[in-house]
Amino acid sequence: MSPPQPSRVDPKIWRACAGAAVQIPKLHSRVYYFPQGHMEHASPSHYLSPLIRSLPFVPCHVSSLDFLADPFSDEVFAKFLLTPLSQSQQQPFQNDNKEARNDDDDEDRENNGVVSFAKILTPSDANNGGGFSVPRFCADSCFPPLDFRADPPVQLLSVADIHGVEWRFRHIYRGTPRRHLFTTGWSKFVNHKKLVAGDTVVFVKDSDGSVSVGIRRAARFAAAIETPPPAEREGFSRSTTGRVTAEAVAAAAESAARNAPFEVVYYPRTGFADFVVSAEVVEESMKCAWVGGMRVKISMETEDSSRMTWYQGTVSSACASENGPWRMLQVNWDEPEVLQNAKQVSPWQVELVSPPFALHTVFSPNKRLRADQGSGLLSNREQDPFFPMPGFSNSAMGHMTGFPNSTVGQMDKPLLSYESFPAGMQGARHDLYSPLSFSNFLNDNSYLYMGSGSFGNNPVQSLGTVTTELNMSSSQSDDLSPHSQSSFHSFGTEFTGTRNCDTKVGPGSILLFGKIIQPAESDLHDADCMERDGSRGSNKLKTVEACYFSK
Amino acid sequence: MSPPQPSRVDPKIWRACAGAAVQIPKLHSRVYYFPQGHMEHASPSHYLSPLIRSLPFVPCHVSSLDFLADPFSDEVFAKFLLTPLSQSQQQPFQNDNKEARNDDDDEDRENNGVVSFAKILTPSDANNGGGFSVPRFCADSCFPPLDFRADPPVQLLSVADIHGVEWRFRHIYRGTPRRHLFTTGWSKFVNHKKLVAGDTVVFVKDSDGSVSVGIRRAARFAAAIETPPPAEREGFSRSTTGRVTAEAVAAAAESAARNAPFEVVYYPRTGFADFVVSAEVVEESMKCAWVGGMRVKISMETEDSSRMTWYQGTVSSACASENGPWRMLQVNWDEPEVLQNAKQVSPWQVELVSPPFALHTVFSPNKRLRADQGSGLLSNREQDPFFPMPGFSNSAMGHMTGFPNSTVGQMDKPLLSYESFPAGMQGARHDLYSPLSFSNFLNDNSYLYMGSGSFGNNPVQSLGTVTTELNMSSSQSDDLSPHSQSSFHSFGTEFTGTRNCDTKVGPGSILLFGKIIQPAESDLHDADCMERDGSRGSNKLKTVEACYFSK
DNA sequence: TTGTGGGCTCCGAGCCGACAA
DNA sequence: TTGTCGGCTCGGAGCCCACAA
Repeated sequence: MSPPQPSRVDPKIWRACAGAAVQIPKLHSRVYYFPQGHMEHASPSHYLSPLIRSLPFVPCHVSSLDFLADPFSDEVFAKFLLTPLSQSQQQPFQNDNKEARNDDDDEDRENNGVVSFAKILTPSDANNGGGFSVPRFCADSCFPPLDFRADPPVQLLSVADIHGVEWRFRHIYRGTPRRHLFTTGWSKFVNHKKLVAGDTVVFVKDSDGSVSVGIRRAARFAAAIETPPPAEREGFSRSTTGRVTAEAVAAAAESAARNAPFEVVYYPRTGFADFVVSAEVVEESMKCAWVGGMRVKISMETEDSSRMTWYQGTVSSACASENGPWRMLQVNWDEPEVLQNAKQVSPWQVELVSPPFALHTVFSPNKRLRADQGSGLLSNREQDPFFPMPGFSNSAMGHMTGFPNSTVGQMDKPLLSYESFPAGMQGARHDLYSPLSFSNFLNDNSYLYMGSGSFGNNPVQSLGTVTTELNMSSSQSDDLSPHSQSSFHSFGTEFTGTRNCDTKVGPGSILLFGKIIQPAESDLHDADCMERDGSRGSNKLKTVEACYFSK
Repeated sequence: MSPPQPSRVDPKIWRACAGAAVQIPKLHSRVYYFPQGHMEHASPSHYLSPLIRSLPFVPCHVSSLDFLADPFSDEVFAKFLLTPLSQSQQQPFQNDNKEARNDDDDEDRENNGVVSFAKILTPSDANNGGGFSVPRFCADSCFPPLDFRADPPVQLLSVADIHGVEWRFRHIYRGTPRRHLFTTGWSKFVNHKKLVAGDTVVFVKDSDGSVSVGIRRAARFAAAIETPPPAEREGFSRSTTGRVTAEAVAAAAESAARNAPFEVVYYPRTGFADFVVSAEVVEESMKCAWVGGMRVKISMETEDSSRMTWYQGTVSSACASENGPWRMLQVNWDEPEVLQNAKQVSPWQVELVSPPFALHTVFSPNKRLRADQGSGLLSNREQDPFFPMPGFSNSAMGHMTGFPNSTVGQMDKPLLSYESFPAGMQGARHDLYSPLSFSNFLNDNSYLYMGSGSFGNNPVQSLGTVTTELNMSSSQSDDLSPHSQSSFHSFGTEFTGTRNCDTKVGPGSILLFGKIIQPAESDLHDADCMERDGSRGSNKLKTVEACYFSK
């Protein structure tokens, strides 16, 4: 039946199933491992042993990396073999960039031609004996075109799950008004995979036209369907914890403390931060002098996973206590209800929106850009009140530390309209990150002073803004769904990306979620063209890659 | 759901599920462990490592004994902890008898009041959506009586599986002609337990009237539905091997060689011989001078597990080569087609029918007694052509060894009508059983000479023939199924048992399958009586016990 | 565009007696 | 006595459109 061993998964498919928000460092790249972040995947109580407390971060080399899928739940996960790096092995900053650029080439090749679409199952989708409402865009972009001369148009789709097992779905276009549906075969799939409303299915079309389906389980049922491992896995755990045990984390930390290679398993989960992060990304973010009052934004997947949305907030505290940089930023989000799990974030998760004194700019939370607000599409750059003002962005970094009192007051305080800083910001010390200190790891110059002066030392091409290629699917095209009510469908990664802390922004700088991207004006109708070259597709990943290389 | 750990099972229920042919030595008793026999359960190729070859048998003490059930297949199995015995710990023969007699008391108490019935599932029984044809005798003996005034008589039976999980079956008595059926609930059971035609269900009524159901899986599908242990046991192995691994056998043998305690797991399987055998049983059988030409019989369960049948054959070779006593007898069975797996047997599996010169007696294979040939019931003793002739049986044992040439020729050869002995009988040596030799283990006297002289040394009461109590179920009784076509139903253990090698036959001497029993004439109609004392029942086990104590 | 509800169909699970071995 | 067959029923799986968000 289904394989008892985790399946090895094509990285293209894996990335589509994990979601675009997941950034997996490259094999043989340099990373930071955060034991605390690891523990968050294991223990909801976040209990930190003294050992883990003494290891706020561990510089490592990714010695092996497997993209795997759970044989029971179909969920994807990654297995890293991390080798702690001694100081002598730590590469200079520039080398990283070179590596990263190569990796980008790799990644582009990996994702070339892959189109994916994720849908959260509705109760109707998950009903026993029911069918599946295929979103029009999913059908148009991921499935072979129907013959709309037939009445009704219908085809038998063969779709491979993450293990390569084929499932057959009857894909029909019917009803009034017409819509795409899966009928025969769908219920069998739902039952066999034990899908419930709230779970997500991800359809992936590879460059050869073959279609795969992945699954992301909803985390809502936590400890409900718990089963004792390892035997008898008729059911599987829906818990967000449990796959990663506190013991495994302790073992990893213990090895890390001995500078011995260790294995970590990472299950992508919305709401959980990556705990193995590209060294460049971390170091980049740590060059910034994080202080309270800064306006930051964080990118999140939209509910349907097809786009990214920015949410904004204000840093209330940049106090790291003894935890190192992990979740050192406390942020009051403008919409706290949608960011329950992100009250404390790590610097590399967010981007600075504007220097503190830019808070004077008129800001209405209601005007926060959402990609699904189509009106913002054509002129995001002009409409974005947080678009960087070049002179400010550099001067904001001319300060020494992210720690309060001694530095915050001098320039920022007078400019801030906030009356008070949280008490937690008081009393942080400069020797916080021992024994493994970021200031040891980076050269002091780049760590402490990243003003405009550092820009000239950076050999990497400056690329302040990257233009996103926007693909529009035309409903008038015969090979797509006819009778579309709206002529345009926007998709891809749409947001305003700015990098205020550092002017060094280039192809190698995958920051946050790798999207330092700004949509430009575009209304091309190139469905025919896409059809010809076989990519057709316009999924988010492809869009991102095309962006880098069309530049 | 179902427990992932093996369930501990009531020994009464366990024995009923394992079948009466299975003899499990008692806790704290002395046994022989046969690594070769163990290996037969693991590897069909019967490959024997040099270590195992060097250990033809290991005298052990049963230090712990668990009666367990597989959580997935419901099959019962036993787990022994065996402690190898040094020579100084080996008990004299007489003590064993005393222990054995006590054990018999225990066993009788354990099985008191337990009634069981086994049925091999027909295709109709195992059909999805179908019901279960309850044999009349099963309904009458194992289930609470129906109210036959109702039309139709019907009840809801609550039946516990081997793990204690309750299953509910609608038990109805209907159809023309009337018969007992399970309808509602049966199909669910079949599907959940993945029963197929050929599997056996065993219904067990305990003394308190509660009903249990056990399962014996057919072995026919061997390597078909193989699943890789230990994870993902939606299916389970129907292989006869696989539960016991060659590695486990090697580990046991390795411990045994070091005189260290070791664990063995035993799955009862028809066609596979027990490899942990009561020391007394083994030693008893080894006192005989086994030679080719001897007529032997072996007891087998009838297909429906409700009775035992004797099959006869002629020893063609008694050469043990270097394997010790394990399967040292090569037997040409009169009906080889029904005894495929028993061409080579161990001495304790068979009983001598007559001394070699008794072959002159007129013998027709067609007259072999079968318990289901009712005509043999009333006068087995007189009709049995192989009934022992006391004078002969003792004199047959006045010979020194079971090994050929030097001894065989003297008395036996002239009396045998067989022209030739297999070549394998040549060349066996007396020092065969080193380092652990039976002749070391037993005192030389009892081993080499077991003529009539040894009888007087035996303190145990002589009991040459034991009478079986025969229970007859009367169909006229109102509380049983009405309208029975035949007035009598015979059941219980019906055969002729003789012990020719040794006159010492007593309550403690459970030989072969523990049935040294001879049916006597009986036609009692005691259904009412049985009903009153609550035992009602007359299952095979109870019959055997009653036999011992009615004497 | 797509989620949900209700109606309808159809298949198979499940119960039955007839019949025969 | 009991295994199997075919008929029948009934419930639910599964497909459809209407309607509404």
